[in-house]
Amino acid sequence: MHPRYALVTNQLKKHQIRLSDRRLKILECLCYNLEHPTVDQIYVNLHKEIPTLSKTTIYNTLHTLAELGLIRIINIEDNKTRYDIITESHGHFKCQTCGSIFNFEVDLKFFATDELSGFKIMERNLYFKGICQECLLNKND
Amino acid sequence: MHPRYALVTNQLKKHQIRLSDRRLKILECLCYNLEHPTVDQIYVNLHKEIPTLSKTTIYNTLHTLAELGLIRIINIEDNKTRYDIITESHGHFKCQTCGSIFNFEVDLKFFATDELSGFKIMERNLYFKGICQECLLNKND
DNA sequence: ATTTAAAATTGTAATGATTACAATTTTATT
DNA sequence: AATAAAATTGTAATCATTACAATTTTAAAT
Ligand SMILES: [Mn+2]
Ligand SMILES: [Mn+2]
Ligand SMILES: [Zn+2]
Ligand SMILES: [Zn+2]
Repeated sequence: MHPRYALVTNQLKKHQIRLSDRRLKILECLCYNLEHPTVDQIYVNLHKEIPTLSKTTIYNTLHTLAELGLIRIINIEDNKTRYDIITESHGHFKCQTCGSIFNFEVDLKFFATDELSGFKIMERNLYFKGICQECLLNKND
Repeated sequence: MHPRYALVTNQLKKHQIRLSDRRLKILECLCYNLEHPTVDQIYVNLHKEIPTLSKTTIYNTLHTLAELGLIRIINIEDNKTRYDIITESHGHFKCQTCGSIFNFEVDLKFFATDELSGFKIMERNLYFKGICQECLLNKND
């Protein structure tokens, strides 16, 4: 069993949220698709296995998980939201050529600045955009 | 005349983009509304003065400015895009209570990490969310 | 085992920001 | 004045997300 799966299901139990079939499948999808899937990508992924799955259920489940801080919402794109099972501090790089979103290590947990003294910081996101290594190499051929 | 207005109009001239009435008014709006306005907010702001202004024109103008790197696109929210006339490196804090978006100083220009070596970084954004000082004070009364 | 109420899921319709696009107007050039 | 290119407008289309009522599933109570 995936370690994050265990972690999240424990938290759900603790908050008395049922470990329904749908929720567990959506969670599994997030654990094994680390490419920051959209709702639609999750839907397509699960559709073969669960043809009756509704997109509304995916939205509901993701909202539930996000409210408990068990997943992270990624607004690096303007049109659609992406979801990340990794909640520990890290940065994101979006390639504007191939669309991939890469993780990179960066610890923002203790970032502080005078200008925000007196503010309660609850979420920190670092987003980069550009062209990934592979796409740069493909350009010169 | 606002210094950023001068700067941007010069750049537009340089790129042979006409300094039309609409474009200049939208630009002026961005210079004096530093609250990271949405398309709708710009529209409402200018509607009294220019009742015939079309939202499409606002979208077109903002796209033009963004393509030239003269304004910055802010995707801190999931549903709507915000625009920022300040293109120099700085971070954003969104208050989840009052909705305001604050700037804070942070220089990401020279941020580097091994994981992104070989990547071409073209945009860097640091977004925080939480509760602003004023909203925190209002809570305890 | 039945009954019952709460929770979860589904499907459809509504919302709302953004885009596409054709028609019209404005601007610069000849 | 004629012409072509650029800019603007308004409407319709797109598409992700949300609202919501109907249905199904689950857990607890009898
Ligand atoms: Mn990530
Ligand atoms: Mn700003
Ligand atoms: Zn790429
Ligand atoms: Zn506030």
